Amino acid sequence: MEKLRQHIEQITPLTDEEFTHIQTFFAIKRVRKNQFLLHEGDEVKHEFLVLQGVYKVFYVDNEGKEHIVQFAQENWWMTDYSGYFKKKPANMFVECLEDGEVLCLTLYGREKLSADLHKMEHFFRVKLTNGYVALQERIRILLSGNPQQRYEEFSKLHPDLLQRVPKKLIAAFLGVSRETLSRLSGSK
Amino acid sequence: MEKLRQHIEQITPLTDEEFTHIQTFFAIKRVRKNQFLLHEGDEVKHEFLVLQGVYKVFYVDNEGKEHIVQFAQENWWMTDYSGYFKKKPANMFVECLEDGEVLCLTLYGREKLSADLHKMEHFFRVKLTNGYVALQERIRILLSGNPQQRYEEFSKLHPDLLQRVPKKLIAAFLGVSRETLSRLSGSK
DNA sequence: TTTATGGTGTGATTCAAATCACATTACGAA
DNA sequence: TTCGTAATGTGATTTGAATCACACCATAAA
Repeated sequence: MEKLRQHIEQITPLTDEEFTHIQTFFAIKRVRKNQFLLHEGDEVKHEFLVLQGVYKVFYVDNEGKEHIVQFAQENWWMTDYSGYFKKKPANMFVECLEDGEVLCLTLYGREKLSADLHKMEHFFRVKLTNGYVALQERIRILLSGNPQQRYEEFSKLHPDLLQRVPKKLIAAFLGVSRETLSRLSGSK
Repeated sequence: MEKLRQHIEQITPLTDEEFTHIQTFFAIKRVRKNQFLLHEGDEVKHEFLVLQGVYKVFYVDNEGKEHIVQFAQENWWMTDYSGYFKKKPANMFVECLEDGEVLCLTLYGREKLSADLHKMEHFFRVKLTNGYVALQERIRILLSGNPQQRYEEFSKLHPDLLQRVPKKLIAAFLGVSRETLSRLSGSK
């Protein structure tokens, strides 16, 4: 839980009492490679804060193709946010790619924390702000970039993920076929 | 300004004193068709809340093609959020497509309001939450949808915009060529 | 060690959508 | 009204990336 405190205090300082209170809303969970934290159709009970490991958030389209909406690693938050916030069944899967652990937070917990502590509402707002900007950036790349540019942007932004996850998953994240991606990275 | 109050009170009730305070951070601005609220390279001074009219937020790629990141109409917020939040020069343009008016809010104002009033921090968090989910949804469509599906999703989500903005702009929003879109809507 | 399974490169072929090139229509300004 | 400009439809052609099909190489399990 010390990691949680550090994570929050990057945004806002906390007193010991505050943190003690906050803590009670988080449950720790060990996860192993290939384990699913969420299945399509499930109720989306939690949002996850990654303490360790790598994960993918993805869905399967009607042709059976897998598309990755988000990767997550240490200190990233993840879930099927549409399902989580709207209390609808998941359209997505969350799967572990590398053994690790996560903290689980319910929507109730999130809202309660935000209501109880202005600081926490601030924390979540800042996180969302950053997330929003990142998504808008991603849309930009999807709209105008050819596979080459997409790959370069990704490499620049997440050189670490490039090492940690197989290329075929990166392809599924970039919206490019495995083969095309393979030919690209060669030409670089 | 009454519209602003209603807009905020859809999320959280306000006392008169609170609203009086809030109000001081917003400046109203009339805008005419073809007028730019933001140019690429500008400092991104404001975020805008649309009171009336339609607007597009777009950028121009290195081949000179225009890509629309966001449309906005009544009660939507818009700006180049990356530039706004990171205090970097704009990568985007904001242009008016239909006469109207907007409220302008500086980043300072936004942060001040959030710090002063827990309610306002809440308001912004809720807005960001919805925006985040919408962007994630858009990414989903961009990743898996063919032009047909993209168009259908858009029609379902924004039938009003379909009437209000020219097709070629919708094409630029969907990441599809004008011609392809034209052939599609015919086949429907 | 062998065997299987998943990741990856690379050629050949196909195909969907972009591009190019017009014609047509709608609309606002002079 | 007439002119000019923007929006739109539609054919012909090109092209970039997907798909198909395979070989090769890891790593992990038997």
